[in-house]
Amino acid sequence: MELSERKLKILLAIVDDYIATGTPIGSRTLSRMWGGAYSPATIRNEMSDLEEMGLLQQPHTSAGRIPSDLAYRLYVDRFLNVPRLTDQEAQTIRSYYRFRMGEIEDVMAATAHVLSQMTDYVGMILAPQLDNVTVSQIRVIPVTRGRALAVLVTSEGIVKDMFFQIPPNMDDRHLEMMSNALTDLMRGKSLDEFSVACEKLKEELGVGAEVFDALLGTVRKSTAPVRSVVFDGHQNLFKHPEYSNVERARTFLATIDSRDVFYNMLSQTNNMEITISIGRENEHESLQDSSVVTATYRIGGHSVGSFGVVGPTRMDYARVLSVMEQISAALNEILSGSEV
Amino acid sequence: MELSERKLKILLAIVDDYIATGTPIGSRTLSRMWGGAYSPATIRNEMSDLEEMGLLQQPHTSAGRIPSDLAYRLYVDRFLNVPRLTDQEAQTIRSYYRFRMGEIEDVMAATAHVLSQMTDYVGMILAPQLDNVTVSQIRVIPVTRGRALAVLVTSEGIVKDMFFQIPPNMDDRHLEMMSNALTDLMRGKSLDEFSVACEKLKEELGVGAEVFDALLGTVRKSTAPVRSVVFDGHQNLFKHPEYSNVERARTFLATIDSRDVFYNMLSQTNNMEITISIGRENEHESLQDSSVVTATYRIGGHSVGSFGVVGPTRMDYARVLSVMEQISAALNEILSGSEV
DNA sequence: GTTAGCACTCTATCTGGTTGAGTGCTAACA
DNA sequence: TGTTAGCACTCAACCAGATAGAGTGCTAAC
Repeated sequence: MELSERKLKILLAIVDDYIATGTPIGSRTLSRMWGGAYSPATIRNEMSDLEEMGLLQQPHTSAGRIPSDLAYRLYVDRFLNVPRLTDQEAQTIRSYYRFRMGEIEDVMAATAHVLSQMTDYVGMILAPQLDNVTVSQIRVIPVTRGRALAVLVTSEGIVKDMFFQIPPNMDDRHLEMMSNALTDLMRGKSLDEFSVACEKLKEELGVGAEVFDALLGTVRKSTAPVRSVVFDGHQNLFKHPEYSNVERARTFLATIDSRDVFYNMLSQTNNMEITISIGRENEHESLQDSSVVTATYRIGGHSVGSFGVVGPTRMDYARVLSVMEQISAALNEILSGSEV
Repeated sequence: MELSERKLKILLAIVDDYIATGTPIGSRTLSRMWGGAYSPATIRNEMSDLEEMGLLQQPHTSAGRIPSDLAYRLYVDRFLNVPRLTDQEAQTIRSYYRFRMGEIEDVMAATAHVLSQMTDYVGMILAPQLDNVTVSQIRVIPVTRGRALAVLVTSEGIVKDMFFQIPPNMDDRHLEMMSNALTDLMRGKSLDEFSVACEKLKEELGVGAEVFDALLGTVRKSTAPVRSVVFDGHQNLFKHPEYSNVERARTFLATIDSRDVFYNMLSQTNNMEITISIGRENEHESLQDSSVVTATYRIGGHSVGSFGVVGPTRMDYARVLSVMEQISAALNEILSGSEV
């Protein structure tokens, strides 16, 4: 069936209204909204068509219509205009970052918080991942007999500490040499090349083969995907009638707390600027009546992690995208401040 | 009024029953429970006295009685016996820690998770604090022109990284000297003495006064209280009728998300083994119908942080304390494994 | 193609009645 | 004096029936 101009007008009006009010919209309401330009009966006919096309749904026979996932998808893909935030709101966002932001944990907490505060949905952010980064420094520090600390600094300014075993009789100067040689070899390179560098140095230096193995082992372990996800705004759930049903709120919170689901979603978006996943488009069952919007953030030009919000499919997508755009800017700026 | 043996028996029966079932207990129920040893009327008289003493409350005229905060306090202080967990349950707790626990964040997440899983309340843990620790190593690593990384290792095995400014023309060997001299001076000492050490070295070495200042500044900032608190088990709220009221659930979640409240509670318990705060004993208004149980955890003998659960005043205190005892043991063991 | 009219559907809300658990009080009892 | 039986009363929870309101689909007329 053709999606005529009028059908589209009706559909978009329903989407807008439903996003704003959360109640199903009937033909009379629409007719009045346009000052009677079309009669309720006409609108009913069109609505009926739209329902057949899978764009509208009826919660029950005598309720108005609500948009389907497909309608939101159409709306988001083709008719969403994302307004710029007012200067004042942009300012508000910045103000959330005005406190000590020395550590990535602080930045993550602030981001999740401002996301939830500005959107009234649940905000979340994934910790920066260590794949895809380049090395700036590798330093090995003897700590006690038989134990050393490796400090890895990436060119993005991310620091990673890793303890590992060394032979008890290891000479401190050897560790010093290792540090220098490794840093020379690896500077500007990806971590993927770490094992090659280790092999090479094993031969060249002719000492401490087992130290390189231990170091390689700990680096491998520590640069495995970082599964840390921070959430904020759990209480926002209750601002939306969708979750006022206790059982639904409970499953939703359980999904958040299990973290796996969102870790997967957030880590899969690494190459896309913005992803919107609506209702049944979500793989995970307990999210099939929610929408998830995610975006990546960068440190020093590299996309290293992502953040986003999750809320009902009846989400104010325009608002969410505006806010996320602004937060993305603030975030990239703050994180690149610590660039090395 | 005297708290006779029989009154006490009735009170404790009500506390136990209410904790188990969550419904008010009436005189008939109690009378039947004891096979009619006392008639309902007698029990009613006693209950009336207990109510006058502030130990019982009535939700409404024709409901049974429920314990007051004061009753829980009495119960917890004088009549609580904390059963040991079964070996199987102890084993279950350990199993939560079987995965990669390389970083403190992992340990925190696992602890919050097991707390909530084993108790059905909300679990939480505060990150280790850096006051009260002793220094094992301080290392300064040049990163780029004008920028260096200080790595602080405590004798408990906590590592802290801090970037700071150095003069662009700073010689790497000077940084090396600084590292060695600082480590020599500070090893085994508390961080409080760091500024003294800096002053001393400033004079002795005769170079880099401004570097010491910058270093001191960043250390001060980085060792400020760590406000990171991890929560788990939000969905457990709904397992308890106390929070099935949406408004109460919302305020509760809001309190959790603001973090401040719990940061304060968790950081104030640093010297006490276990703290139990019941209902109106809680300073914060939104917790006045909840209870908070916290305990400290240690790394290498020092009490560095705390963890706990929060739930309704009608909390299974015995269960919570059993679980926390076991988790405490597991936690101390795991964290001291990384001791230097 | 559009509209008016009409019978119908479904939810939400209000009402009143019933049930069950529990209380406080009084008077009788040991 | 402490304990108990009896009784009138209270309150929340539940159920059933009535009503109002919003909205629909269908048909026939414009």
